[in-house]
Amino acid sequence: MDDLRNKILSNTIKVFNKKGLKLTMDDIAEQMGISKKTIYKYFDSKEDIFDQIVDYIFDGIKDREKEILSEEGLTVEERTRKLLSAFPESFTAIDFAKLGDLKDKYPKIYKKMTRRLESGWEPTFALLEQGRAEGIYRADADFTIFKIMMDASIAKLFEEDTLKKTKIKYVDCLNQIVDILLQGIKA
Amino acid sequence: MDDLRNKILSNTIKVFNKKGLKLTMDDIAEQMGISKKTIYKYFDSKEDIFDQIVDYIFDGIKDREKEILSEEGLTVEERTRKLLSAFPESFTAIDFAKLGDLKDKYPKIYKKMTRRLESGWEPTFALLEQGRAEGIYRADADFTIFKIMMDASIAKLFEEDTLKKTKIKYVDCLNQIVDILLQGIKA
DNA sequence: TGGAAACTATTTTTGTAAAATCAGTTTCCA
DNA sequence: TGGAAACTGATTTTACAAAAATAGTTTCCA
Repeated sequence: MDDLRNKILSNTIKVFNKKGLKLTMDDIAEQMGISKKTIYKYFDSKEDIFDQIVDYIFDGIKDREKEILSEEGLTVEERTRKLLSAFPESFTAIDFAKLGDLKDKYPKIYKKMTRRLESGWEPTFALLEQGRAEGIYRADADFTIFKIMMDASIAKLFEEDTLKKTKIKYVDCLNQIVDILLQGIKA
Repeated sequence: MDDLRNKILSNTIKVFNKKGLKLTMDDIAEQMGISKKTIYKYFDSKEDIFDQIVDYIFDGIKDREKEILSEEGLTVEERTRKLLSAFPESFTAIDFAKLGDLKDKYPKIYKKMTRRLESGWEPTFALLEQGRAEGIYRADADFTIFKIMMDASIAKLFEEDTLKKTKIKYVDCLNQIVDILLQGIKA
């Protein structure tokens, strides 16, 4: 069953959100009620699991992106809005704050993740440029700064205490952020 | 000379930007070409210096704020724009990234700083609310989220590598950010 | 086939004692 | 008055060995 492979990945994410990177193979096995032997049937090593989790998450985002890009009857602005939300929505499942340790412990995986984080912006940039060409977005808007603002705001939103202070639901915050940013670059 | 007190403060900031919180009293003395004896004439302890640096910086911001608020012939939007820029401009002098360690080493000073960071937003909030009352800013805009976005974007801008990637000057980035955010909440 | 549990080699953590650093003081001197 | 330098007690860093944890393998058994 290839289904089990995905179960292991999603369960590892679950354990990761509790214990961070210092989760053990025994933790995963215990959480799932299976033995380590079974895990090693599907994965070469602990690092291999993390490596595939990155693909697991980003492939999901890419699918969602394709869906949005092929959706018909959307204005450029509506499409941009959906695209901007797709990424942060996929990341509600994983504890962003615990991801920092990756840099030291698994530099290879960290690089892979940052690479995919960067390349994930390309369809959005393309859409923004298209909007600019159509006169929807300001000619003097710097999309690099737009990206910095979006990234930084979302990361801040993922910090534990930030959301608690506002008492607003995550999706509402996200919508408001996308709202302000998109209106901010409109012509 | 009370002038020397301020010199010590500004020089400590200079040394801090090089060595971070682990700067020593000897470092400061050496940097200034004076002896520790002289430093201890003006300050009780190392912590005392840091404590007074916080006031030194934030009092400067407060002065600038008063200046902006008493300036005549400005629209609410122009005034808001200036107010939003006043704070990040004052912080170009100090290395934001190195400030994180404060939390563990000098929790009292850290609290003082976060308290002043929070209260520093009050005049801006007042102005935003005024603008909303006058119909300049959107009725459905959440200024708490506006603050989160501003704080996060500026903090990101202070990160070493962020600015290098864009090749744009700090003040230009700052202006663009304020630009996007202000237009983003306009009615 | 796959769970339970034992096993090993490696990595991580812990405890600690020696060495180094440093805040704050004191002495001397110009 | 204030610099140079020495001094002290406390804190921080370093080094390293002992102990614990863990990745990955193997054995046994249902």
